[in-house]
Amino acid sequence: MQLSERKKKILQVVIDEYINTAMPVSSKMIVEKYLPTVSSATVRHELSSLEELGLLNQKHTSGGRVPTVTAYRLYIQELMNQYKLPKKILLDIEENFTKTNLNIGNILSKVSEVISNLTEYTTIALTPKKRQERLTSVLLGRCGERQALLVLITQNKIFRDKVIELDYDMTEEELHLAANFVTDIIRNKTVDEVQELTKYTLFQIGQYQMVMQAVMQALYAYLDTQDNEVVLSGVDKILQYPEYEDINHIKDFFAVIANKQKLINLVEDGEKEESIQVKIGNLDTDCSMGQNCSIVTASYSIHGEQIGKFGVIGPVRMDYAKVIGILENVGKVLEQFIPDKNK
Amino acid sequence: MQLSERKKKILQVVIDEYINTAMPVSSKMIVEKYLPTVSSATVRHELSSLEELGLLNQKHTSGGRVPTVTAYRLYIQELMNQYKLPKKILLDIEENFTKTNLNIGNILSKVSEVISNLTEYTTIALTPKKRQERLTSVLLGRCGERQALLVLITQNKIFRDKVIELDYDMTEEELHLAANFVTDIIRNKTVDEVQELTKYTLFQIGQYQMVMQAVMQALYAYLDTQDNEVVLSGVDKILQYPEYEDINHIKDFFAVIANKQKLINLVEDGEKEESIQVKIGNLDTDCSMGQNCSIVTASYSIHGEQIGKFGVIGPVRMDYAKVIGILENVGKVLEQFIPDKNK
DNA sequence: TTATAGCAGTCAATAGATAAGAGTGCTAAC
DNA sequence: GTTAGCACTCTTATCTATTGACTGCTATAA
Repeated sequence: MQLSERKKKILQVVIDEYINTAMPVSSKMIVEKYLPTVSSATVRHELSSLEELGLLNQKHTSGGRVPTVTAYRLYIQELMNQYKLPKKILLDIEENFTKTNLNIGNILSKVSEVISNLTEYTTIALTPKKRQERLTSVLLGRCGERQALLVLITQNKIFRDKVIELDYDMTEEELHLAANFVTDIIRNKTVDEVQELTKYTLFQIGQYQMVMQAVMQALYAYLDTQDNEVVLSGVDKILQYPEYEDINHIKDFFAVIANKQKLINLVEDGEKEESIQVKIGNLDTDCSMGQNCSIVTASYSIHGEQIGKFGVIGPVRMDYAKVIGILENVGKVLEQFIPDKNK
Repeated sequence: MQLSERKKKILQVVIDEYINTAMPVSSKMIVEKYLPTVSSATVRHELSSLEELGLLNQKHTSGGRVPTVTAYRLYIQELMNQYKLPKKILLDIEENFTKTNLNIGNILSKVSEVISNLTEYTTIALTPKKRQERLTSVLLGRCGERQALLVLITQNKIFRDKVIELDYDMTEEELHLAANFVTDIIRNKTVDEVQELTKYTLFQIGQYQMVMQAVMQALYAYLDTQDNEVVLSGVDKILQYPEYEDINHIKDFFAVIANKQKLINLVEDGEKEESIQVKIGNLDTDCSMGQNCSIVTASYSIHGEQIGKFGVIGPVRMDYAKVIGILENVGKVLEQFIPDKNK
């Protein structure tokens, strides 16, 4: 779609203005604030031709113009101004991370909190897919008669614990030896590799055979569960936007927020390669919240391994320039900050 | 305060009715639905004398009556009918727990989810105070250069993990020996006892001295942090109640919900001994949300150890009978369910 | 005394009417 | 291609009148 420079300028102004005010934009306002060299009638002509192109909408004849989804896409591709994150804020982010323990859960909640506070939108954080995790070791501890606690440690410092039932009552020392045995097998492998390996290999493990089986079973069972961890930050942020003065919109929004699976779908959805991805409106056909919302997702990877996925949810007229800018910058800070796993 | 039987009956009817409908209760409605033997004028007399006693309120002359906070207190003490939890639901709860891993985080989120779904109110869950836990053993696993994962196992089979920083890079075998050493010291002791013990004892530990120090330090540091875990369930539940049709009330509510510290204060607050505690209105003087809310908290303990604290938040006219009944029953199921630590 | 019937008074909620205001589209002229 | 001017549309706010739901009071009956 080729637009004259003036049309582009006007479209940009309409979108910027609408993002700021949430009010339909009138020709008069455009002239007064941004294009004092032409008359409002001229702008009106341009506006109506932008409307014919499917880039603007009018709710009613006497209302101003509102951008369409197509217009937002164009805006993101080529119209919007780049958002400059103040140096001071970058430093704040780094400091914020410095104080945090590098446990994956902490990272997720800290990062999503930072993103939510900077963007002023609700933010979702998702743990990475388990199958991509590379395992480091296994711990086993006795915690009752014929019961043991199984802890998996991965290279990204993600920990999982699970109580497993044992075929006979093992001492702590036996459990420790069993854990060592399993650790030797799984170390530095991805889950898929372990699964592949154990499928075709018969282990000569004598006395630990049963434990090994129990551990492996627990491992598989754990991997099969789809229990992604979901962290939410700034759930109240959405309420400051005038689109959410309507209680039904609020209800729709929180119906999604309270539903873990829906949240996961929202962020996990488009499995494209880009690290930052924008979905505008129509997120979810079976709930009306999707109609009024956009989501910008960022997938942060360090040394080739995904450490989490983040989604910023806001009204369709959200400040895309700002959100994208912040997501990019937080990603960079994070990458600098997390040390190389191989050392 | 001595009330005639009829006054009690009328007060109970007003409160029951108001809890159900959220609408001011009129004399006519009382007569038609509950007291067909007397006339509405008689009931009006009774109502106005209950009002003089400070148990009822009128918003305007031509509106019906609404209970005061004092009335709710009286209602809870002696007027309300006991809530009968259907057998089927009890079985559902048990089944729900059966499928759950006994990790503390899982317990918290599962229980608060169950409570929220049964009560239809938003529920907060708080991790127990760490100092009350009785410890069983410690596991240590290497998870990076000079970093180890510390897992504490308590007698209630509640697990906690934490990454600790080490003074020098230890092998897994060294960590294991260190863990054994620490386990010997802490086994069967409460946290306070451990602290007391290590304060006055000089350990002859040779090569593990440094590790021991690191682990103990990490243990103390961890115990000293006030990072209660907070789990929320059913945040959207509040939206179904007509008191929350006003957007400002919604905003107030979610301002609290989004603030971890405020949530903790809300549930942790009254440190009385009772296992179930009711606070009606005026929860928090510095936010208006408190004016419109009540909270019922339950502190669940098993074998003398607190496993968590739960708070059900709802409008002041919440269904106290139901909420209290559910909290009691869930507590019982939980107690039956978690096995005796001493076996 | 205690309960009741009847009536006047109060207040909120609703609907309809009117006016004001913000914007557009169109047309004729520059 | 641009502009001024004007008629038209549609929303929003404000006011008024009406309805309806209660209560409080009083006189009367049991």
